[in-house]
Amino acid sequence: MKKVLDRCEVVCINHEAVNRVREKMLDEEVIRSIADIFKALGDPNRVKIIRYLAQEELCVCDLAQLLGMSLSAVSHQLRALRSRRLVKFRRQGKIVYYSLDDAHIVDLFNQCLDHVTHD
Amino acid sequence: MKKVLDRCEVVCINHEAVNRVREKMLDEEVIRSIADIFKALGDPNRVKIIRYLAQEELCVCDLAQLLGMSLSAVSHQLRALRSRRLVKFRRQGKIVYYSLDDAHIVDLFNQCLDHVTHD
DNA sequence: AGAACACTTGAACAATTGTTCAAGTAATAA
DNA sequence: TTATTACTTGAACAATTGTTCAAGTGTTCT
Repeated sequence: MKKVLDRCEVVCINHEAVNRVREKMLDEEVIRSIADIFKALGDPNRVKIIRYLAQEELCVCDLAQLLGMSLSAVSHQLRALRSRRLVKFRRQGKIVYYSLDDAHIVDLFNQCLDHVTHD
Repeated sequence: MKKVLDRCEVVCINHEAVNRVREKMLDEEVIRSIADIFKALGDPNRVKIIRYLAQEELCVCDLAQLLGMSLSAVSHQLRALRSRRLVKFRRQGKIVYYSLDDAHIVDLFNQCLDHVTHD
């Protein structure tokens, strides 16, 4: 009878490396925040919204026209961006104008753009 | 009897603004690539993988240990990162070592980190 | 006050994603 | 050659996401 179990958990791990990199790991909450920002930007329609709003503020109706989406769908996407503090809005009469809440997002966007259009 | 329909499609749109921003929109494919990169980074486990690999190359087993995930789950996530060319691997005997494929990703990561830990 | 406009919201539903499980592959060891 | 190790892969399944639809705000106009 041979020993069974306790295989991979013990055998192949490089403990020094594991302990080394573990020390520099960020807090769980920071990791979640980072993933959350990236996730918010991880949809073509939201990428377009960011790109449009990077140029100038626009109302929901204009965005819907530009994106070829329903008002409702755009509003839902804006809500996602709003809750992550990526966009903000101001109301002027009946019209709601959205704009970027944070200039840093444009930097993040542009850096990704550089990467994609491989420099 | 009043006119019905053709409401929002015609009424509230600011045509000048729409045309202005539309001119500077990127190609559909570029948009998709950008969204795809962000989406790949939009998961806490993959964010951690990037963070770990930014320090040094690691085998799948070490990553599984660090993440508290099964080998299979880690392998699937690495596949997602691999297909986007965010990580690469080399095989040494039975062990497969993963590392970052592109230093730019670390810049993107760090910029997002700066944003999250609000500068 | 009532009607119209420019949205917002919640529920429902399809599509996508992440994990597990079982089976498969490539390399080394016995 | 067979067994073992270190993964990889495909199918299945639950959880999450994005859209639509219907109903609801808040503001202006009449």
